[in-house]
Amino acid sequence: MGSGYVTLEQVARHAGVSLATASRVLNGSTRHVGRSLHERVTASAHELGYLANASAQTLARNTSSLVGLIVHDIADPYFSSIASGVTRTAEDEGLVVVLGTTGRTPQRELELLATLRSHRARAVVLAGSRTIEEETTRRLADEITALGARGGRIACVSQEGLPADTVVPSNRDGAAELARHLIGLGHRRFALLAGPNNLRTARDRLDGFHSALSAAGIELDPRNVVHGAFTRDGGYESTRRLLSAETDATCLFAVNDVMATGAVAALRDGGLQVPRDMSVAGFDDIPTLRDLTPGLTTVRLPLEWMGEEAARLALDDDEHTEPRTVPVSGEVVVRASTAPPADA
Amino acid sequence: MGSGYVTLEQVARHAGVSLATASRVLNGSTRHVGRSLHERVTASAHELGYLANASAQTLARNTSSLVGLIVHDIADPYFSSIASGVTRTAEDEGLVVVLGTTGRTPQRELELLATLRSHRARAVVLAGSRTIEEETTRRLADEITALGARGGRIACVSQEGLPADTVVPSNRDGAAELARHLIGLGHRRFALLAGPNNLRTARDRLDGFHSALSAAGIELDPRNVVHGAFTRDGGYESTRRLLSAETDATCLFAVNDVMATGAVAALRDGGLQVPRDMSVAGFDDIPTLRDLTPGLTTVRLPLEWMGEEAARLALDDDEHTEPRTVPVSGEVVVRASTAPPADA
DNA sequence: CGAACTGCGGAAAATGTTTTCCCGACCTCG
DNA sequence: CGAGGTCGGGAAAACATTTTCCGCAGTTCG
Repeated sequence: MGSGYVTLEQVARHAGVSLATASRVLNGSTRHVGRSLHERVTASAHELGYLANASAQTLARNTSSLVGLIVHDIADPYFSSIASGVTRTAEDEGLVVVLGTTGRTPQRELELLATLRSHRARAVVLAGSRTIEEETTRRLADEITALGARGGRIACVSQEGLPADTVVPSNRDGAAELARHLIGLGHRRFALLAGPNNLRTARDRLDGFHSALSAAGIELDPRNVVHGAFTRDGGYESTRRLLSAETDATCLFAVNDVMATGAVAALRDGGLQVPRDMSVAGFDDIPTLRDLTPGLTTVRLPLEWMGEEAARLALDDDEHTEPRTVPVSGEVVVRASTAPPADA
Repeated sequence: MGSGYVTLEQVARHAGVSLATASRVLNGSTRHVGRSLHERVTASAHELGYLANASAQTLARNTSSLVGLIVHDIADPYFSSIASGVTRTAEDEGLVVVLGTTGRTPQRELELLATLRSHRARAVVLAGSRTIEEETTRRLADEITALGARGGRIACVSQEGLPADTVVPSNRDGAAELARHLIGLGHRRFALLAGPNNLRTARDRLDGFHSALSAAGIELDPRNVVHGAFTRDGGYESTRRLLSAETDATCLFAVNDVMATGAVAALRDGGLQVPRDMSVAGFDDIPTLRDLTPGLTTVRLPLEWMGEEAARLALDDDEHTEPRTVPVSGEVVVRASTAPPADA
């Protein structure tokens, strides 16, 4: 049947009760309704096939059941892992996730935030990694406070510095520890696939790696640091450039796993063997990439858990004046893509 | 300042015009508003920081800007590729995607559909693959007609048989063509990772493969057909079982790439080399898995495009009495994971 | 036995928009 | 100059709920 619109009023009339009573029965309320009326209402609702109008409820209650999730690219396994965690917590709470993708443009991120605000989203998880530009960060902070002025709460993954709760992976320390491991293997000449110049996550990992090198008294040849897109193809492309510049590096660190994947492909296409001719390491430990051959040495982040936790932060409505921070430590995972250098 | 709620009424009062005029200026309308008032309203709106309340608009217009997307598991690259396509079209149209995950339970799928209906979603893309059970299919069909009775349109990816537009990959033909290629390599004894018994996609691929074998006069040893989860670990597990049963197969077909990935890992852990000791083929050509070694022979589906197309079908509001079907052909991609059998 | 309280039901206001009427002003054409 | 038309503006109804307030009955307590 389902001929269209069954409203609460029709249900109330059919059951011979008032709108108020029907509302109290069918959607939660603090108040009790007598047994007989209660049954009459549920029976009518079922018979007519009543389904509450979510917009009307949102309007009347002035709070929705929507949780926003903003990522750069949902096809990127890094983000889809986080998304998986976010949806899990949200759905466990009976909420619905609205997904926005930025395509890595800060402008789009602001638009999405405004859209979510206009939908009265109860919470938002911002998983896109921030750029280092002042201007956009400032406008983002404005949007966030605007959203906070309504009931909406927001949580970020991976970027401190915004006025919001944040799940912060140890990009710096993880990369440093990875670097120490690689140094321990005997490597002294490193190449770095640094990703985009303005991405904070990329910068932090780079910094961490770099500082560990410095601490060990290792110089980094600037020609061995190459910037490019934060994607598989970006990694491939950057590695090609390294090779055509005849790099002297024995070990290559890509700031994330997907770039490292591209790097391995480029090395292979260039006739080099991993790890015999070049060791390769990444960051993230993307589940889908764990079956690569050789297995990628990387820094494991619990991505799904980070998504879950961010959603929890955003949903939990405790009072807290200061933005909270949940640190997440990365664990170095050693696999076959790294080995002592040939000349060691 | 964004101290909270700025309503259209406040804007109207601030600009000294009626609610109607303010509405016509700020949100589209067929009617024109005089130049001076127009400017006054936009100025006031900007000054006060007005942002329309989406629920109120949905309620008044009786149509929302939401597009539903239902998948089994957003962390699965198959679904995240499709999701990427869906979000792209939706966002191009200025719409917002709400994402629901079923965890592969049909019951949850129905719940999500009801939720989306209650939100007056303008369109829904159903990407989860259907089971073969009559009962759930029937109830799903009911939900779909209920949604259609409102303005909502729905489109499916991959499963014909529901009263909705569908993007249909050639699971059967693709698998058959793949089988013919493998037979051409000289294989005669095949093992099949069949996935879950009740999943239509899995069944169709299996059927296609099987029919090509039959056509070539090849018998399939039932002990070489093993069922398991539609996941990487399912593939791993199933392959272990094959190996411990001392399969005589020379070529293994997994009904999707993620299972094939698990299979390759299990073979390697079992001391077998791919393709020397066993050829392996999959289905889908998941982008993230293209860098596997050896490269996986598979059937390529344009997953992102399929998502885009499904969203287009669901959004396009032409009249059409019959459900439409968009066939998508898969292309066999030969890579290094398959080779002639050792005894050929 | 009356006053205060409690439990349950309904009327109606409130939520923030869109949209349908209606009305007045101006314009055009016969 | 008047009839008919268009154009721009506003009042108010509609949209589907929730929630506040009011009142009635029955109960309890002093």
